[in-house]
Amino acid sequence: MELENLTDSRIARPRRYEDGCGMAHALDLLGDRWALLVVRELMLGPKRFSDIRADLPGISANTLTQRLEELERSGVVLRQTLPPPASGQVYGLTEWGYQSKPIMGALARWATRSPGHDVAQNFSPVSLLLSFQAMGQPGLPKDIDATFGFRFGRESYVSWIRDGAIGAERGDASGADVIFTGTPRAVASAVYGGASLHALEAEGALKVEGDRALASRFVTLFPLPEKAVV
Amino acid sequence: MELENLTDSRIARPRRYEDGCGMAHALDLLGDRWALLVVRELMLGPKRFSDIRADLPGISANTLTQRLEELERSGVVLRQTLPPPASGQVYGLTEWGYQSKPIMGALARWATRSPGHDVAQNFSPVSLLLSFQAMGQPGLPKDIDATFGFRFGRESYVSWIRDGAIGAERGDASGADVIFTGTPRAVASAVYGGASLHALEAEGALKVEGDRALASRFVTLFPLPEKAVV
DNA sequence: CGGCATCCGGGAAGATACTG
DNA sequence: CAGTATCTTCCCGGATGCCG
Repeated sequence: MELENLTDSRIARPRRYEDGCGMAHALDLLGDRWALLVVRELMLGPKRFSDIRADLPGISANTLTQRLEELERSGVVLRQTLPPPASGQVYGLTEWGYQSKPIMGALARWATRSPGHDVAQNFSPVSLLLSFQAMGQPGLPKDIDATFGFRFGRESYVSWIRDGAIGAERGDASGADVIFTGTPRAVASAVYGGASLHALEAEGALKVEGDRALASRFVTLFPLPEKAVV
Repeated sequence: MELENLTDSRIARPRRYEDGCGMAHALDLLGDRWALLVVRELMLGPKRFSDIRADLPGISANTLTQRLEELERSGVVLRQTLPPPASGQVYGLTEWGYQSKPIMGALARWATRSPGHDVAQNFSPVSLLLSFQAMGQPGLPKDIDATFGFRFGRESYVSWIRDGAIGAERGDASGADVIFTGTPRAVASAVYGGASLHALEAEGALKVEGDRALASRFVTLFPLPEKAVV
């Protein structure tokens, strides 16, 4: 009796859309609630279950477990067991999963043109760094060659701009030409909301170290695309 | 009492993800079940309610109504009332909605690399034509300059290849250099499944008119990307 | 034909609590 | 820390019926 209700992880979930189109298959892979945001959180390197959960406010442990299982089964996510002493598990993207990055960037860029998009929301650390890469398309000034560090609570990230392109990864912020310390939201309010760095520092929302002129220029590098006229 | 449960269409649906990231907003716009496929169906020109529904087997009238409402409210879809004698309404994409096309193409291309993707499924007429545009990226042979007509039941489409690029729209197939008549699935089995045109014609699944050599070449132009190794 | 309103059943998501 | 168990709620799909 109970066996009929058994959901066996070895049995692939049935297709949701009977459709050979690649877009429909993309929805089978990433169309579940939260799935795309889980992938986003792994885009700058593997993370632990709790860290993903912490950066995705609103997701339940239950749902995150399920999404990670499905993404692993479909070959987008890879579960890795860390060697001691840092024992535990982390989830990362497969090579193929990682290749969705520019597409997601383009999608994000498209969506910011929505009249309903409000940039004064929360950003996760990863989503902020990714947004720089998305909004830095198609080109940044070629005369910049510098590194930028970000310290958000326990997580820290480094981004570099060179030859008109921008990269980013999780890592040590020390030694960067500019270091921002605060919340992703505070940085976003400077970059996207036009808030002044001085004001943010005055109210204690942000700390800026290093080359201040470079910092002031950094926040102007990522103009949002124009809103769509509807 | 009942008023508390009233869902007023004038009140915007609350954000589902409290997240300023563009990708999260994209999910607010297109993340609902079927939403992306509805947009896909409009990508080659406006369609009527029933025609959308007919090409999305499995969607309920109820859900389609709701998706169209939401997409219209968010500025992706535009509802137009046709003048007599063709009275009735059609749904089309806004300029901004239409601009998601290359992104969706890239997403579809990415998804076909999935080990779980099976091309031997149903295609809607629109999804087939769009798949040609997606798989024809980044380039087609520059020595082709021709038009291709497709007749799928009542709907017919025209596609043209020139200067290494491919375009498509709903329209009259007459006068094209090659005309395919049959089901989208039959054409897909030739283009993506390696089925021979002769065999398909022999079993009555497809009719090919016009330049047969060109038709034979056409079906080789859209190789699927390699499967991802996982 | 082109929808919209309503009720029903199933399943996925959320909240909370609990376990190794 | 990394999940599981349970309960509740909400969304989706199917069917039906109404209306212009």
